Amino acid sequence: MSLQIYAGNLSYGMADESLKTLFEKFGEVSSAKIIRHQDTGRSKGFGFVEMPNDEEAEKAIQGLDGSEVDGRNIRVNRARPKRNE
DNA sequence: ACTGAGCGA
Repeated sequence: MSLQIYAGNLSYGMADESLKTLFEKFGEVSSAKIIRHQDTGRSKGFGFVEMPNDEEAEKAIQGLDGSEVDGRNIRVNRARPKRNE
């Protein structure tokens, strides 16, 4: 149904929408979110993106992994199951 | 947290 993608080494200023926009260059994005601390609410520097189309997702991974975003080379890969999926 | 390796409930 969807492929979940891990995006790390993001700038702390990266917003969910910005992350989504990045992946939308390669295809449809159903959701994108930055993981942040509960207390402070600030970014942890990584996030997750969900793409319905597998081939687009892999293209996005290849296309975005190592690419420079906001001055940093981001890390993109398939996400591990967070708990059970 | 003003930072910097990280895979989230």
